[in-house]
Amino acid sequence: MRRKVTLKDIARELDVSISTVSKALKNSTEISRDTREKIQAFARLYNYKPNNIAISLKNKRTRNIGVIIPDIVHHFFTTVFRGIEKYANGLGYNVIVCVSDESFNKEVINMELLANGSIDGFIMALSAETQAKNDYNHLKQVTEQGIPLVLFDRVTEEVQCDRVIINDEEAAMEAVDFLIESGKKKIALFTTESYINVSDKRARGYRRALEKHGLRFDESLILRLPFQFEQEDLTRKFFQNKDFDAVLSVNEIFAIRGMRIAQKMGLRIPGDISFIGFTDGLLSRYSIPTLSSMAQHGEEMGAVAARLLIEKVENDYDETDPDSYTTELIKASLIARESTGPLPTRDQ
Amino acid sequence: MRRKVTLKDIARELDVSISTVSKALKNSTEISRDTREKIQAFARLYNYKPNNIAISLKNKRTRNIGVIIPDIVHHFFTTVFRGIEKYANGLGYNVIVCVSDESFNKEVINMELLANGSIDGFIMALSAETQAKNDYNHLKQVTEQGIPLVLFDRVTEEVQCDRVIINDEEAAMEAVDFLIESGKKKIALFTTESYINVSDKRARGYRRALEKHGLRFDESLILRLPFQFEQEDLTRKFFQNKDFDAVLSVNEIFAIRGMRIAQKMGLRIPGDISFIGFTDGLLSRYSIPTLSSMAQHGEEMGAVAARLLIEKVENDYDETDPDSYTTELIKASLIARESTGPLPTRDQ
DNA sequence: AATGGTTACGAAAACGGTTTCGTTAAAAGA
DNA sequence: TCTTTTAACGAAACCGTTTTCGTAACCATT
Repeated sequence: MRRKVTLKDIARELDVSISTVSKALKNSTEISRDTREKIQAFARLYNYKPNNIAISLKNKRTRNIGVIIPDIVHHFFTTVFRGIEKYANGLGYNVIVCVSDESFNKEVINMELLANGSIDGFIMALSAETQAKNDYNHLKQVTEQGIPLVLFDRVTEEVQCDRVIINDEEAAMEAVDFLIESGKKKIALFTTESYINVSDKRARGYRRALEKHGLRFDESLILRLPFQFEQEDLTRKFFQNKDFDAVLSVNEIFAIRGMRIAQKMGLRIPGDISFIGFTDGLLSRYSIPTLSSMAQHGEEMGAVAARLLIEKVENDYDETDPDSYTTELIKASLIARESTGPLPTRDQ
Repeated sequence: MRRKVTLKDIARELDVSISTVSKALKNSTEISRDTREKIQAFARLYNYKPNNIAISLKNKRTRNIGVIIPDIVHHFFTTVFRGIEKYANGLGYNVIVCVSDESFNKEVINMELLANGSIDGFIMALSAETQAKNDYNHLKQVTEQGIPLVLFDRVTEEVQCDRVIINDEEAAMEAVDFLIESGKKKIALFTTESYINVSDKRARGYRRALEKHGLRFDESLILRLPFQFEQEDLTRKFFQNKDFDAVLSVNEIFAIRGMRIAQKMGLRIPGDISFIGFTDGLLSRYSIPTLSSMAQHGEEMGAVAARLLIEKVENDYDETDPDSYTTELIKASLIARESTGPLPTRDQ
């Protein structure tokens, strides 16, 4: 094993001091051209590369960003992550990922671990459990230490930090508008069983859109589904007992599952029933029929989050001043596909 | 901003030396019970947490693992990543992810960056470009420095390291066997246009299975498709001009796209034509009909890779001895769904 | 009284860099 | 010739830990 060569090694070999080597490698004019060239040549020859850890310790800057997300096997988070990684990497930052698995404890543990010098800042989406507990002390601890934090998608107002969110409520309204304009009258909502911030906002948008159009909001047209396990019976019963001609789903999976069951029951999409989902992922693009969807532009979201974070990492700001923090809004956009009616143009 | 408290701070406040504080916090009996308790109480009060970077510098161990994958928005890599992250996190390791984007240069740059002290070892899947170039000097450089490396899925024999692979050839054979046993006679292969190690292995398995059953291998029944852009015409023409009653696809996407086009052309699945894909992802589970698939058990793969890596990181081994390295084989397993015929039991 | 053994702590080196502040010797100015 | 500048380099502090090696004070032996 050829061990890594250090400044000390070079200094010893060339019989100069460590400081001279350091300066020479940074092309300091303080060192004579002769010595500089000799040292640089030697360093190149032995493939000298400065030790990141030592530099981090000295500079108190790691060029690492901590990303904490509830789940990596989830198309939306994955696209956001790609946005973060691309942007950050472009500026020489690396990304450390921790998966909270929707668990409050894991979130806390991972944050505390990383906060002790491993990263320069955090980008995260809150776990479901954290949102349910409504406990943000771990976030506050971090921000109080002066570590910048950017929340995206699943956010809270309780912590002083930057935020990147989607116009969920308006997007849901837009989706319902679209359904109504295409002639649908009774629109159901598929949402999550457990409380999630964004589901809630989308549900509010759903309700507001109905009211705007003078349609009755009917609590019984809301189907609450569990995340992990398919519950076909639940959905099937809903289809059998309720009367509706369109579905807005707060995510992609519920919509796809719904379409499948509807088709099995002989319903035609979009003839008998239309579907619109949130989170425009692979499934929406490849389902049969293809699923109309509110695209959340995850990659853009990630890039914006990374930009906000690095901005804070690299510049001083007044932590106590609320004006130091911004909330950027990403606008979801409707991608109309087969599940809501004939397409004017060919499938995107 | 309440700055982080250091050993030095505590030492100054309590009027003892730094060494005493350090020892007291590790409960060393060298320090009197009195002093120990006083120091520990003080540390707890001020929420002292040791600085990870300083410890890394001292110990020459970061407890960070570098993961380099071609693409994060790809279900298979994502599941592998989850396996890695879970296992590693359980042992107190963090994971730094870099995405090579199938680019040789990015792979090299990211590796070199991380290799300078940021990580204790690498887990990676080679980029397409790297495999095409067949240039593995960046990997060799890393292993020669004594940094352990584990390759998974997209691997090479050119580098001394651990490997985790899938029995691609056998899996493809098994899939073809299954198709033949279900009565199919003329089986087409959908594969990638560009050279990818695993596509190649699967194609070999396809061919061997045909020969084993005494069926003619027909080069013209192989459809080579580009990755990024949908080329409906290409597939459509293939369906029109060729005669076949089953398709084995080296990935999920090609199979799904194929099913879609087949259905549009009025073909019935699996009546007229059966489909089996590789990479059992979301699409396979949710397509209509659901797609039979060779599951690659990504999460297990990730866990095994992490286990191999951490084993090497934490223990000495003889780098020059080929026997130090192992190749673990993950067996793909067939998940039969609707696209290959009626299911004996209900959909998993 | 001289020796040995504990106990409880501190000094200092080390990890691998960066940076400030000397210091020396030669060149330049008076 | 004496003083001042400047060029070229080194010593040492520092980042925050860990760990080895002293060492002072005290007690117990003989």
